[in-house]
Amino acid sequence: MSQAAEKFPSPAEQTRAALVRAGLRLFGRKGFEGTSTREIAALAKANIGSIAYHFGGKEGLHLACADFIVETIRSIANPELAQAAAATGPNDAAERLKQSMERIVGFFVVSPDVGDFAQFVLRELSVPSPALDRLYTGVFEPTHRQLCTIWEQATGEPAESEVTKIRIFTLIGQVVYFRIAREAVFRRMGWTEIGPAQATLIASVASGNLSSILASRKGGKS
Amino acid sequence: MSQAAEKFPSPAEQTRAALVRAGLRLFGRKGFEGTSTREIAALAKANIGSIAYHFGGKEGLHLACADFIVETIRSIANPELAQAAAATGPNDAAERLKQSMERIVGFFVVSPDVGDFAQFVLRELSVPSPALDRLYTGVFEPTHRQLCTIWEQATGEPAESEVTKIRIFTLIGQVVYFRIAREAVFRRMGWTEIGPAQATLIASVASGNLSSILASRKGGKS
DNA sequence: GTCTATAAACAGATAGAC
DNA sequence: GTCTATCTGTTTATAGAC
Repeated sequence: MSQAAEKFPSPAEQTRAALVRAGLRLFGRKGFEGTSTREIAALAKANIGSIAYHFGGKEGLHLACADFIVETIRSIANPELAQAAAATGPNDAAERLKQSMERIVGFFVVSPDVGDFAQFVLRELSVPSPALDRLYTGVFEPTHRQLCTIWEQATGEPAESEVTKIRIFTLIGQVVYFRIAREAVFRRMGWTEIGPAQATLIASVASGNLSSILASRKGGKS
Repeated sequence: MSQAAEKFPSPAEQTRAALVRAGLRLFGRKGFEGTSTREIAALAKANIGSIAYHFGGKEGLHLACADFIVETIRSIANPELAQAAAATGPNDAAERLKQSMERIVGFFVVSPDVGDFAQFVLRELSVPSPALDRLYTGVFEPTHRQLCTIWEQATGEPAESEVTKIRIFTLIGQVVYFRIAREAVFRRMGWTEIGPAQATLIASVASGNLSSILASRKGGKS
């Protein structure tokens, strides 16, 4: 949209950024329809008219939030993607799978403001809107594809086969569920937050599952 | 609330039931705030005033929807709970775990109108409201507890330990994720629905994961 | 660019006829 | 019990002053 440069943000860009961050949080927590533009403007310390001015309306801001997520994740993930491209042995690949799991736990499950991203994405999944298209092609698809590729390197099973794609979904799901069912987890575990300590526990269990699944492929089957 | 008997529904009970089913669907799909009472009344072919009359207002209907889910699941699950109570050998327990997984796939993932239940529950999880309390104590907690118990029978690991509880969450998550990320699954798999054929596939992958995890406990570790 | 005032649509709740 | 009409508040979007 605007200039790519963000060296020193103009006051207008500051307003835009504040509105996006506020929208991200409120849309994620209360849904698109559950959030009023007045709330967003208040949280961003901007006036109500500014959202129509900068984004053309509530929906425009919603899309801008999705784009912000895609760009942020891209800028984080790109370096890692390059590293992952290098083909390696099965053991290295297995290790990279584990690391990916742990990163997903860190990103999706632990609470800080990155949690707003996760919440927003999950809500888009449950109420598909035009914003989901951008999230899917920008984040979901490439991530899933990459994991499928690493899986092939680790097990020899074809990356784009139906079972591999499903397998990767199960691996992601076992971890992401702790964000989704967060409230139920709190009550059942007696936790009041999911901080680093809890994340470590979750990651170790998920990692153990993954090891078991990989192990049965090496020694056991066929 | 009303008479427990439901032998032949009075016209009033029919209206109540229609409102609950409409509320269940719309609250699940569009959220509490995203759903207007006018929509609900229209879908239920009732008039707007009836929801205030029968439930005291929009929130009352929301709670009634949660209660309906709890009662329905109870009536289905109670017979199975009795069966599960009977202690058996590790192999039987492992088999029962697999069956539970498959039942969860059938319930949560496959599309028919039971899907409204799943959608409603998931939405409650992401936007906790008083209705979540009833769902948690009525459905979530007992189910998770039961699975933990079976896990102990299968592996000898204590049911109420921290890792066992987390382990069961990962097992549930890997399956439930197919409902949550349904839209992404569709696109990535090239599916247009999750019917019996797709559910079988998912269940077999999840079941395979479970087998691997159990196997590494029998032969491998410590 | 920012902010205020206002318009037009829509929300949930209610009163009262039937 | 059902249904209609209406009240009161809130929503998004916009027009125009600064």
